[in-house]
Amino acid sequence: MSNIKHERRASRNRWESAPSHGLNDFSHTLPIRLLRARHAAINQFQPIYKKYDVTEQQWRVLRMVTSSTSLTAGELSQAIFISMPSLSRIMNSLEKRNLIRRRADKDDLRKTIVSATAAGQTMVAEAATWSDTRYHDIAQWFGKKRLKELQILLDDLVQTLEQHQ
Amino acid sequence: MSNIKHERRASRNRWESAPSHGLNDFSHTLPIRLLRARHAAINQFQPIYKKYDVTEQQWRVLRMVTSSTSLTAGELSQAIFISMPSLSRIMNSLEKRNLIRRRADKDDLRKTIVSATAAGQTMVAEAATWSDTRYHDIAQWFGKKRLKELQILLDDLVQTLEQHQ
DNA sequence: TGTTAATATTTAACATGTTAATTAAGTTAG
DNA sequence: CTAACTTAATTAACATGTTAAATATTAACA
Repeated sequence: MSNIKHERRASRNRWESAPSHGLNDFSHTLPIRLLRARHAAINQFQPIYKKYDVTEQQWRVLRMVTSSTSLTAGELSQAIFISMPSLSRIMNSLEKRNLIRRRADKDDLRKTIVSATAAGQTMVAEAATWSDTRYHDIAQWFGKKRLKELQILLDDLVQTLEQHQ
Repeated sequence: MSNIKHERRASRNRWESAPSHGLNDFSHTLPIRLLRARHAAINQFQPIYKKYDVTEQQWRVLRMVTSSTSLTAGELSQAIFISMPSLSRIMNSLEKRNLIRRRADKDDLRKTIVSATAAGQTMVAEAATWSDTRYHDIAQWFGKKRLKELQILLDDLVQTLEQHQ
């Protein structure tokens, strides 16, 4: 009862029941795990980003815009999870490169309708095959069933956390 | 054979077998799902960030530094998955606020050893109880078993993707 | 020993994330 | 009709993410 010193960390097993990875347990919280996983996933597509000189976010915009016929900036923002301020800047740069185009919605001039130019569509179409192959590879490596499982867990987690305020 | 027009999207079911969420399938790729999940998770701890006027990243640094006795900047960077350039700036700001301290490693002057000041330790200790409770809540809401499952899938995904280049 | 290569951190430049303020257009109530 | 409220997008300010270059120190080795 005397050699307790100052016990700094009040609790172990926060997210997991054992450290088991060598490093301190805090380095394996769920947010950090999600961050790592996202990095690893995105990393698989780096060749595309480099080839077309775009960022991952710019690519997300291009993919979404080319796979939809008509989309407002707000809808785009929600779909690909990029905030309106960021999206605004990204659209500026993509518009300068003539990959997308913006025009006002005739029924509601507050809304901006975003579309891909022919150049933008060509670029994405070119990469589509390679990208699809890689997506397929990942599913194979990891297992389609487990990937599906992971997707469901992620969606459920979001739903759970959003329900609780 | 004549009304095919230009079939833009070469493939459906990339990550999942059915859209099933209303939006276009591209809005539910794994990277976007991971991003959403991370946001939702972090969002649960916003009260702490606001209370202490720190960003999520600054908090990660503080948590990690206070839960370790001795840590170099590089180790810290790897543990909490913040790049050295970002960490460098974050440490500047935390040092100015007298929450952490940096000193050179006597055995290798290239290395910087990071530690928490008394003020930094007090701040984290204050929040620890609240934080731990919230962590526990999340595990309860989502289910401890499923959370564990999710963690394992995430770790395995990272491992799988890192193995394949 | 002295020159070269490798390592740890920082700095620079630019893109994005985030919050708050601004602008413009639509909606509603008096 | 118009003043007050709401919504969509942009802008501003500052923090972080990312890549490449710079700096300082250590390791390797001829």
